[in-house]
Amino acid sequence: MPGSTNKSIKKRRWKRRKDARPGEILDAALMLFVERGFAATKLDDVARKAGLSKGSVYLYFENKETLFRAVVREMVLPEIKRVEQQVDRYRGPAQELVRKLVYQWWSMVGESRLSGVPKLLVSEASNFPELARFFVDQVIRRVRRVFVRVLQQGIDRGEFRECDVNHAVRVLIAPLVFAAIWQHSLYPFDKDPYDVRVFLDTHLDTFLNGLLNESGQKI
Amino acid sequence: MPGSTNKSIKKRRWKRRKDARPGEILDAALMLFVERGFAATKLDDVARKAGLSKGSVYLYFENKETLFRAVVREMVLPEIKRVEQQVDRYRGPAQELVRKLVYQWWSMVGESRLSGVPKLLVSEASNFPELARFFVDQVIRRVRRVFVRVLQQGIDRGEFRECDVNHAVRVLIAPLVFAAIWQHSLYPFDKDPYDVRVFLDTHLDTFLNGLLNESGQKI
Amino acid sequence: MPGSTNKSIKKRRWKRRKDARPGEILDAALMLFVERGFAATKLDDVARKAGLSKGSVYLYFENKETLFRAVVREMVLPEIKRVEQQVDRYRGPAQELVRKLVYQWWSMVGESRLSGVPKLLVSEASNFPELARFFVDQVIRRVRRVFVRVLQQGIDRGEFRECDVNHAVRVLIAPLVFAAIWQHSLYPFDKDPYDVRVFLDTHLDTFLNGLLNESGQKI
Amino acid sequence: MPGSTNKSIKKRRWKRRKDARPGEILDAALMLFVERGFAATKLDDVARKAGLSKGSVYLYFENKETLFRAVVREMVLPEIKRVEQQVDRYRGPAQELVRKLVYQWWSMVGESRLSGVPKLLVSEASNFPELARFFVDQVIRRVRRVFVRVLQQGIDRGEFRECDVNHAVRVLIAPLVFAAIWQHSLYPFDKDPYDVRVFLDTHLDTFLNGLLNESGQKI
DNA sequence: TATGAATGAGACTTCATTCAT
DNA sequence: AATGAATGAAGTCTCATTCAT
Repeated sequence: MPGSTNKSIKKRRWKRRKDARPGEILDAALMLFVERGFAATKLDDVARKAGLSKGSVYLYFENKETLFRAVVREMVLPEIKRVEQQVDRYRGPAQELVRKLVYQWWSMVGESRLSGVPKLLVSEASNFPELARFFVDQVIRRVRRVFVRVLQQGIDRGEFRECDVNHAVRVLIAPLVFAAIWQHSLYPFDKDPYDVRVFLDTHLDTFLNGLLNESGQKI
Repeated sequence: MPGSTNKSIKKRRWKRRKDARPGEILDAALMLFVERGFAATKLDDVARKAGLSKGSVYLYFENKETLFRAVVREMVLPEIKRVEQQVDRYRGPAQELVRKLVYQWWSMVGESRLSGVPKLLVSEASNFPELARFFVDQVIRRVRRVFVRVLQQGIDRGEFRECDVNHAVRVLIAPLVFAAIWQHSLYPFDKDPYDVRVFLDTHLDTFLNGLLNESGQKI
Repeated sequence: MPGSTNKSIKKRRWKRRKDARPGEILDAALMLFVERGFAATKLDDVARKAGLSKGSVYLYFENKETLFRAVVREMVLPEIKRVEQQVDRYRGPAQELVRKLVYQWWSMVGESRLSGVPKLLVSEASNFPELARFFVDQVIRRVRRVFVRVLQQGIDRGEFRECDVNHAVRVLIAPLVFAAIWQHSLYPFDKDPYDVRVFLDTHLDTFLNGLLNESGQKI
Repeated sequence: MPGSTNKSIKKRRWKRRKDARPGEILDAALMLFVERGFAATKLDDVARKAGLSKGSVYLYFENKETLFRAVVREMVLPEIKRVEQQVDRYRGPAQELVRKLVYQWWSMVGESRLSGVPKLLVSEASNFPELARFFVDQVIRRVRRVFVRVLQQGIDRGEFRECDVNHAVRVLIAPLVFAAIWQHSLYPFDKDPYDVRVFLDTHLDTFLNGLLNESGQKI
């Protein structure tokens, strides 16, 4: 029977790294929750992926739901704050600024482990309403506010034409979020050529170009 | 024990045609799968929502997975064909055509019960890879092809400027899919004002405007 | 491997006796809870003893605690009412009445499956405070009241001497309850000769004799 | 994570003598076992109550069962011997002696921490048969023997009337044991007035009075 | 066909026990 | 001697699936 003789090979059972654990568990949990969803993720798998045993997860998190909420809250909040700080420093022409914000958002979110969070929350929104609310309020709407400010500046300066800023910002952001969701869901099954950078560039080109004032010069 | 004597009071059950059943089950299943995801949806709830008993579902579908696949395939395919047929008939300026296609797509998909499917597939992609493949191939890529044709026409006619059509079409479509996903996930938790129509209009305005040739006249 | 070939011998899996089930489960549960206590009783054992499978218990009882409470409440209440009714009919000399009540109580409780309940409640009192309260109020104190009435009659008639009736009734009842507890706990381990009837007789003899008025004639 | 920095604030731990530990553990265990039963008592709670950590319990006791047996054996035996010694010294009229024995038993058992043991053994008898046997043999039957001797003396002297001494002694003891069990189980839930002393007095009064010879003078 | 009682595999969770520190 | 992080066996509970009626 396989697995009967590896007793001696087994790595030490006790690692005693209490402070490192929670983070490792959160990481493992995030990956699996994103990939499979809450219900389809077994705590056993999370544990194994985090390098410990089933029962140990309960030393750090009360139960599966608590772990799930922690994954969302504790992974997201610190990052979103980091992003906001960066953003506040920027100055310059609105077009330029939008481009930079988008690129930066992508490099901080789209290419980090956080990229899975949008998919996760979209999937579990109705199963975890209070998390959905948290995410919309603390992430989506905050990101919107940042971009709204920039768009409004552009309009005020005469760079952009008048428009419904609230919906324009949604149009601006939608492809960002979509790209993150896509990455973690259907991208692997898509045979058409795709490059996120080109996608974002194309989006920025058309969006910014389309928003320019009549007399506005292209960038 | 409860439920022993209220049999006669129960709303009459036998008015339905037998062959209508699978459709009703698919409808009920679609709604619940979209709302809760595959794993979190109980077959019992599907049955109750469809107006029959748990065991009866097995008269029509081999098991839960089969039902899930049927939901996706049998709800999606007929509709996608309908959309394609409509689309092939259109003729006229590319700008006009794009607008009409988008509006039509939204009225046929975004406002129908199909609108939940994108969210469903995004959520379950990695749990049902072959369904994901099916959806990407049979829906996403076909929709893309339709729009690619139109965009290319616009470029050939000199309406639109040269660009990477493959990515442009993704930029064009992304907000559509995003709107559908949003509707079924985080929309209920968003306190900012939002109107899909305005969203799509804004998207079309900026996108088309941004794609116009230097000399291109606005529409 | 044992147990691999008995598949064909297996009794029919579906018995469909929904209305008989709850009672059978309560019976099985009572026996095991009395014998082992709440925590040490496995639902699996209860199920097997009741002749069904683990999961089926949950068709009738929400969970283990609910089952436990049901065992106590639904087994005890009907019986205690039956006892009270019987008691109210008696008339005659107090001595006689006490004897008859004790004998009757024993034959209705001590020799029935209810005999285990006192042990059960003594054991689980602090784990199920509200059940303990229920039992004390609905059983113990009601039994006390019956006997208090009789003792008081005896005193009023001059049969018994004056005494603290409240404590006298406890002295009268204690050996009854004790006998029931004993039966289900240490009796099997006691090598000294013991006969409940003789025990009760001896108790009645000394107790009644000890309670007689100076001039009271023995019975 | 909680509990990482409050190490220094924790109440000083090292003031206790090493050899006092087992006794403290036994005390803590006794209290919890009596209150909750064996299965429902967590070793962690015992440890905390004894002022040490979970793992340390295993330095003194092989496992939970061993601890349980130790609680019963090592708490009970020394006490029971002490009682027996006291008893052997008494001389005088049987009535007097019975009274004194009962009072003494109560003050040595009923009012000590040992008072919980009868409840404990009644509850766990069938889960720990050999402990039950031990308790019956080493405690119950020894106590019986003491009282049997006294009752027999009383009969031989003509104080008491002839009777089945074996059952009489059970009648004499039952309320004692019952009082101890009651104290640790249903007493807290009983709203009727109750005083153990009065209870025991009433018992002694009726019992002794009931046992007197025809010509026997009351005490 | 339709039902829903019955089943049992499988997931979550607890806690006695171990052992590196 | 003491700790408490780590383990995993075992128990509770859920729910997809079966099948007698």
